[in-house]
Amino acid sequence: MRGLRKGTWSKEEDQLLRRCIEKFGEGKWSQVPLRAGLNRCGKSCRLRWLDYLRPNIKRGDFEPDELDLIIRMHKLLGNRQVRQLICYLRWSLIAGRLPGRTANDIKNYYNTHLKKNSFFKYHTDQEEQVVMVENLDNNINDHCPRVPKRKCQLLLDINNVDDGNNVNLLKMKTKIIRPLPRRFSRGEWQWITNKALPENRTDNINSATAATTPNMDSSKRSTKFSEGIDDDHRTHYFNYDNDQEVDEGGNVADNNYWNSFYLDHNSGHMLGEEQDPYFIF
DNA sequence: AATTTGACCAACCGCCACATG
DNA sequence: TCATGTGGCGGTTGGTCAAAT
Repeated sequence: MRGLRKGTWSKEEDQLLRRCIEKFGEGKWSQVPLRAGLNRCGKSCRLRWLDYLRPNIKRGDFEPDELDLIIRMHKLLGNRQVRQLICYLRWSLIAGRLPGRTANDIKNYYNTHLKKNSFFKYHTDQEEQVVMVENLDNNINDHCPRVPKRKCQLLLDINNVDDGNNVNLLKMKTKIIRPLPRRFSRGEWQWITNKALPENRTDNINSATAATTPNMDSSKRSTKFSEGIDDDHRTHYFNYDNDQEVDEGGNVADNNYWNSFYLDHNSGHMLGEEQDPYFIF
């Protein structure tokens, strides 16, 4: 369409968009420009809101735990056989595990810092649950003065936990990350695993799990699923320090059930005594 | 001081899946 | 069943700015 504004958003435009969303809520993006009085396309408004203006968006450098999760999940998703058929990396899936981070932010960070041709090379050690960070430039501080700010910061973080024995192969301390449970549709499950779901499973999460998950109070089960199955619901996450699920206020949730699950980083499956193929990642 | 280089990241683009009529 | 609209996603582009020359 002609005459629509493109490029960087002004403060005035941000304000108009913010007011519009506050008044009408998210969605119906094609109507947003008219409602907000913006000379932008709806798609542009949606992107601006979701990636920048939305409340609780976390900006700035990534924490070591966040980096760890990005690397692990990218490795996991990038190795899928089906990816050879269609190039499809799920940044949004990774973003769903990092409260406040957007898929675009993670994608940008990965493309500039973590790609193969980047400054560091990463290996994951399954047994020790650590990420090995290999410095590809032995003396980067001596003869590579133009190290960007972000990379300097990353190098500094890594050196802080280095045991000092090996300057080129460092271990970045990390903790086992327990991600949110996630529901996959029948089609998505088959896409990822290349295995058909048993016929007695349905796509209705409550009925399906009620039928197959033993030893769990039904009311508790229902609550957990309603909070955990949707990528857009990020109100619960795990406190890595003590492996307890906490809400946004830091209150410890009843997680007796989910504590019995953990992620197998090799297979991508949620494992536990009550293993359920619906819950991977 | 002026110019060049390169990192960063906001924003756009094109494609796809799904919903609706 | 098909056409159209809408939203969501990954890949890419281009503007900005700091550092190097």
